[in-house]
Amino acid sequence: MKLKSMDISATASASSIVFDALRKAIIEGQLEEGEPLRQDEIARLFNTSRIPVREAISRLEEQGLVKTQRYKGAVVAGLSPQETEEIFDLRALVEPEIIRNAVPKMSKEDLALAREKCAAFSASPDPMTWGDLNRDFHETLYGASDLKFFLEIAHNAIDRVERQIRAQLVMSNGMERAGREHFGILEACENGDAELAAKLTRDHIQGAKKSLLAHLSVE
Amino acid sequence: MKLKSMDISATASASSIVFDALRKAIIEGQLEEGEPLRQDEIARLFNTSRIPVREAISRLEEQGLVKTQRYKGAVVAGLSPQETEEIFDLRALVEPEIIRNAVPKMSKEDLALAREKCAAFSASPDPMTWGDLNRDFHETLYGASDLKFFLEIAHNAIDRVERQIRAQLVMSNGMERAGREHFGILEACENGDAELAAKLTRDHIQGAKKSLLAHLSVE
DNA sequence: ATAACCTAAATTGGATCCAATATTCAATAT
DNA sequence: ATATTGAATATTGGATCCAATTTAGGTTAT
Repeated sequence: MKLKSMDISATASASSIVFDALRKAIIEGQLEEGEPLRQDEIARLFNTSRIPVREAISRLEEQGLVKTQRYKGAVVAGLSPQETEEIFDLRALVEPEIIRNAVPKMSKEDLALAREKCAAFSASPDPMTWGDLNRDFHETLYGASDLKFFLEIAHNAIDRVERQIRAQLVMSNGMERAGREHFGILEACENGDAELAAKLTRDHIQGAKKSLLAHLSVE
Repeated sequence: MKLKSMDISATASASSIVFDALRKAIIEGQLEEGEPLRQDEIARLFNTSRIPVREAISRLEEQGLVKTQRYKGAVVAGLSPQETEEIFDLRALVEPEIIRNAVPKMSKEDLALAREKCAAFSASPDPMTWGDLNRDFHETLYGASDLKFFLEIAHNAIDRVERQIRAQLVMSNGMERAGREHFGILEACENGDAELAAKLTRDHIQGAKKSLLAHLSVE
């Protein structure tokens, strides 16, 4: 029997659709920090009842993307400069390990794809797309790694500071420097130099942290 | 006005009570890996409806403690030896940083408490309590750190392998060695030697990983 | 006997309803 | 005018009900 098959049991539940949509809206900054999430309103938007919305919010809270208070509801979580710094330190610890693990596993195709993404990032004139393209590049490199828990942690950490990363890219020379650093990391990967790739990844993250914190402190 | 006050809005919801209880039952091994979580049954046990149970399960899934399939329900998550190894590697990366950060912040009281916990662990004759006492000791040391996200990650990582840690303690000379290593870590903390405490913590975790994996592979 | 099939029970996902709490705002007292 | 009270409204937490799907048992055909 020839039939393109799919796993029907994996079809999305209402709660997972709402979860994905809210997560995206939060990390992209469409929902601002501190903004309340009204169950009723969200349920209407997705044409469901509040039940799946509540499950989605529970999961978002467990991810640290919203904070809830009993009978008061959920608001989009924000980060103090100290908390932001800590998240970046966590990234600087975990992501180099992912790259180190991934480099020896990268295929020609992986590297070609990464080069494409790297170029697309540097070439994009539209600030609205920078955040996505940046993340896209990193995920492509990380994808070859089989460290699923490390990846889980990194993804969550990035989610929590995605808004700041986007802010950092549009400010001063953030975009230019990121492009340069991405290229360096990519080159190290192409040369199979896992150590260097890891080091450059750490520098990349620490550099972003520094410039972001400097920017936060003057405001 | 003199009145001992408490934050009533922080009182526990049904869903958080169920969440805590299920989490505890899972990490302590009262619920075995692969065992299904029946919403109805759990709801009856806690004398509530299935709604809070479902929110609790959603949160547990986000924590990686259960796996759910649509219309099939949730089962307690298990770990392959590779996954177990990865979690221990993650711990070996994160927890030394926590200790390093905590050592300079430890008060005399913190250290006295840690010494108590350390002694209690080594002295306990009852294998049922070893897991709790072990965790208790580590949490006491980590508590002085203000790295909340690192702590979040570490707690979750420990949750996921808590059952294995307990198994490791009761096997061969696990308890004896853990006690010895705990004492070494504590001493480094008392001497204010953050580097050494971090190194010993890493060794402690890597050692537990090795002996655990060796044990897993012979079965 | 075994496999395909069909029905009944069990289970989960979601909708609707009610209760508990928070918020808003007008009315009142100072 | 300002602060306090209290009722009306809005919002969340939870219970109950219905729909969709899976699972278990029994029946039939081969």
